[in-house]
Amino acid sequence: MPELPEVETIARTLAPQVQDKYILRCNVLSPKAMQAGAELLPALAGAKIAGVRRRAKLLLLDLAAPSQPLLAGFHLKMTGKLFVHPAGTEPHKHSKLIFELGSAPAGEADSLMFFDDMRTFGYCRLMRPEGVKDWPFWNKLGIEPLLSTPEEIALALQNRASKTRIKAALLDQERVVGIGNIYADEALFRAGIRPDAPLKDISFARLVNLGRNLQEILQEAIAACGSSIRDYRDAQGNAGAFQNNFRVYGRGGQPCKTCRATLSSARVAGRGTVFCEHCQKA
DNA sequence: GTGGCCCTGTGA
DNA sequence: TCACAGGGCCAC
Repeated sequence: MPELPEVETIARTLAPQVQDKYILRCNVLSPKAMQAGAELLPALAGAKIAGVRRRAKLLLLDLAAPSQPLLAGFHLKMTGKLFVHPAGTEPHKHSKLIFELGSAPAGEADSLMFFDDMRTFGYCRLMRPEGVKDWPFWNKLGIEPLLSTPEEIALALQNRASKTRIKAALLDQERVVGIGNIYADEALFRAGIRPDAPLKDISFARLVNLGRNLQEILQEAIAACGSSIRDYRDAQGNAGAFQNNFRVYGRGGQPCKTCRATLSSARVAGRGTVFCEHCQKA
C-alpha cells in the first residue's frame, strides 16, 4: 500500500523522531523480517542514525556505527509500518523488529522504533553502504519520477519495444519507481489513457503528458501526507488525506467525476483497475 | 509476457 | 466461506 508519497511522508515524519539518536540494540521478533544482514546486528550497537531518506518505495536509514557505516533498508510492502514509542511499550501482535533507541551510544533506551507488519511481506535489510551493489532489487530500480523531467519519464516508460500495456509499464519499478496501483490508475485517468492500452500505440507526446500528470499527482499526494485506504499511517500515527481526491481508484461502478459515466472495473497487469471508458482512450 | 505465491484481515 | 486487497519474485 505505501507507494512513493506514503513512504516519503513516513520518512519525513520519522526523521524528527529518530535523527541523531543511537541504536542500542535490535530485537528480532520475526527472523523473516530481517531479510538480509542479520550477521551485522551486533555491529548495530551504538550506531547513530545519521539520516532518514527514501529511494523508490524503500525507506533508508544511514547509520554511523562505531566500527563501520551501515545502511538499513525497509520495504514496507502492503502493511509495513514504522512507529516510535516510549521505552517500555509492549510489542504489538504484528511487531516484527524493535530498535531500542537512546540519546547516547550506550546506556538506557528512551524510545523504541517498531517495525510492524500484519501481512509479513515487508522486510528490513541491513548492509554496508557498498553492499547495495549486491542487492538485485536495488540495482534494477528505475528513475525517480520527482527527480526527472516528464520527457525522461516518457523515455523510461517506452524504453523497451513490446506489447506491454501502459499500466504494467507504470507499475514496473525497473522503469520508473514508486508507483503502485493507486497512483497508476489515478495518473492514467488524468492523462486520459486507458490502463489496458498497448504501450506501443501511445504517442511520445501522450507519454510526456502522462509523466507530467504523474508528477502532479505525486506532489499533491505528498502535500496531503499520502493516501489512507485501510490502515496506512505515517510514523506519527496520522492518516493521509489524498484518498479524498481519488477520481477512479476504488470507485468502480460509481459515476466518473468528469463525465458522470459509470466507471469500469477490470483486471490489468494482474491488478484491480478502475477507469472511465469515456474519458480514457487507448 | 502471465499467474501463483507469500500472508492476514475484511466484507459480502 | 471465499474473493479480494497487492509488491515483488519465481516458475512457466
